Amino acid sequence: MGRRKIEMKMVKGSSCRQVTFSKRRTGLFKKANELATLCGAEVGVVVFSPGGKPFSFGQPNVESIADRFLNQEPKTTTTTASSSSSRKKNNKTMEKLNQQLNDCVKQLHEEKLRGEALDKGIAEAKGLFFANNSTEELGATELAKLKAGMEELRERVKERVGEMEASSILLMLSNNVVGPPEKSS
Amino acid sequence: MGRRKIEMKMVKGSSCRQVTFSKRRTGLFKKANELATLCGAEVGVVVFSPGGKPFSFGQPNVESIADRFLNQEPKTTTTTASSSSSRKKNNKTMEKLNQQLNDCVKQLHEEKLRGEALDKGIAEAKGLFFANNSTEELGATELAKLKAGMEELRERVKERVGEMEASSILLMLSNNVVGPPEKSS
DNA sequence: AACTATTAATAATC
DNA sequence: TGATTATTAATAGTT
Repeated sequence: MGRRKIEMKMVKGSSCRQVTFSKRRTGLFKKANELATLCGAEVGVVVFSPGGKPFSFGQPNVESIADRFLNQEPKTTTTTASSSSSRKKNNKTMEKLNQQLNDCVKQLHEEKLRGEALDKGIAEAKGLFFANNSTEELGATELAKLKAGMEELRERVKERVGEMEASSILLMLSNNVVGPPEKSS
Repeated sequence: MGRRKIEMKMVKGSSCRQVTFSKRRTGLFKKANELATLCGAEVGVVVFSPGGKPFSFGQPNVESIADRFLNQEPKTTTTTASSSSSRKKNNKTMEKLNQQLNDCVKQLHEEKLRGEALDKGIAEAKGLFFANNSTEELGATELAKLKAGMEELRERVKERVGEMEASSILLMLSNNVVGPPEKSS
């Protein structure tokens, strides 16, 4: 959500990285606060900067959250029917497993969506490319258009570099080749 | 950032609140992950739902972050997993959960590999395509080669229709255009 | 540090 | 319940 889409890789340049860190840390804490406020949840966030400096946000306070999480003592019984004292730890483990499973399923779904998007883009590009079945009939005019198209293409795509570019490339290439019909042969 | 601006007050209606909690918890964890990735920071987030259910995100893991924050010192503790004999039913459930988790992790890994392969192919194709910086110098000879290349391309690719085609297309196209250097203008 | 052009998150809706 | 869409909010690059 900025002037450009950025890759999810370590930001190069410690200066830029520091700026990004500050901005995003602020944003993260704001989100945490909103979650706590809107939903009445207890939220704790701890961040260590690349330099090792600690930052924290907590509702009501980080220590209690962290402590509660680490000690894993269920003080508020939830919808679990009955529990003996020796099973609390077990239940906790199961909760964690469930949580991990949920997270994994969610991630898997997202990955599948991403893969499908890539497939779709590629398929679309292929379709456009091969929709032009008149390769054999390409005359000098069409070739000239293709040349111009490639030049324009390079300029345009230099600006934005994203995952879907391959399809854009083929799309534009196709458009330029098929393009406005002119007489050939 | 939705259809409307919302007040920063506790959401009324436990149902709506639950939905908001889920969505925003997901969003918060995503932001935390991005901060960690982009800035190389260590981030730990713990959320207790209004119902008391714990959720957590950690890079590299919540425990170490929380522990480090509380103790303000690096500390390595070994967790002992002990088992008593009166938990067979629970164990079975846990086994199932574990199995599901393993399957999911495996699938996720495969999906990620697939996505990465697609990314790689597209990136490679882009690189090859734009490595040809001499578009402006394309002469009649090169254009003829391009034409021939496209024809050959169509023939070849008609046989094999796979995911990696887009990159092949661009690769071959690039090769045919750049090809063996001949004199031009 | 403040400012936009854009992207990303998400409230309401389907 | 999960997917989609219209809008708002976060923020990347700029000044």
